[in-house]
Amino acid sequence: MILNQLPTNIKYYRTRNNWTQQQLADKLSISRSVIAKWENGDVTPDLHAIAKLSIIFEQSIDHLVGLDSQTNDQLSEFHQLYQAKTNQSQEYYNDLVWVSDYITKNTILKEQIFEMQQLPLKKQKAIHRIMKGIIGEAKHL
Amino acid sequence: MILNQLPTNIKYYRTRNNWTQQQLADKLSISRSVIAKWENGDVTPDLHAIAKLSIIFEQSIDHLVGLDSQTNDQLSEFHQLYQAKTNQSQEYYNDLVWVSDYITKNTILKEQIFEMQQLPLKKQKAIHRIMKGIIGEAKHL
DNA sequence: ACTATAAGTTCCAATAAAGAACAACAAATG
DNA sequence: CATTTGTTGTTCTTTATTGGAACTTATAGT
Repeated sequence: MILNQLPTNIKYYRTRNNWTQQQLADKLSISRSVIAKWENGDVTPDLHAIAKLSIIFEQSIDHLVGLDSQTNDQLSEFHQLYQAKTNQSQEYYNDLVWVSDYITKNTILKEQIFEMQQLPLKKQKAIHRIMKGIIGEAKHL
Repeated sequence: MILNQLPTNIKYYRTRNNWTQQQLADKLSISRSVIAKWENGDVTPDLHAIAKLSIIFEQSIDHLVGLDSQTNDQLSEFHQLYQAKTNQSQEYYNDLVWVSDYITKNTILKEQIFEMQQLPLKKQKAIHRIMKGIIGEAKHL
């Protein structure tokens, strides 16, 4: 795995914005010498720093570290599978939105789910079955 | 800057592939306890590890850390709602994230909540009370 | 050549992560 | 049930890596 594109990119996007190391350091609230070490590959920035750089430079993290085309090549081989998983992921976040919406309005339910989560799996499933029955009943009341 | 999506995602994609922590650790050639600490947010994986995860999970780094536009778009709605509803901060936010996560992984529960959502408020509250009783019982079984 | 600005380097303190060993927990087995 | 297995969480120690300050070097403008 080669990540040596990152130092180059940091320097590239910094100079592209006509910023000195000091100016970039100020934006990140760190010392200038660290920037120098990043750009020379002496030190690898941690995830938080990289995320900030991604936002400041308006470039994806994958592009900054030079893994986007590489990963795309690797992923193309598994395109079908990848596609399926992406859809699943999409569904996941759709769920997240409406479930969050509902839960936000139901503090009690949130607490109950919290407690439920801490129960053994067996008990959780039992509760699910019971709930199914209860909700089924409630629908026809 | 919120990067607390990473631990959740690591665990999510690992379990999604039906891998144990040990199996994932083997793929990365590291010790298992590190995986546990990543998933619990005790430790942040360095860039090389994240890049490997990105390839293994076939997900962009930006997505894994929860900083891609897709994730942000989906979550912004949720975030606005959260901002509007409460001024308690991080803790509540985290609650919603993991509760959503939990529900999404439990298809049965998700469907039940979906149905519950469509019931009259009165019936919903009744169900909540019943659930409270059931969960309380289950805890002391 | 001199000065000022910017960038590279060295050293050290502080921080963070990795691994091993142990503990906790639920699931499976008999 | 009791026991064993499999999986995950936690603690402790060692190791390594990073970040910052200060110093050195290089470059540009006068």
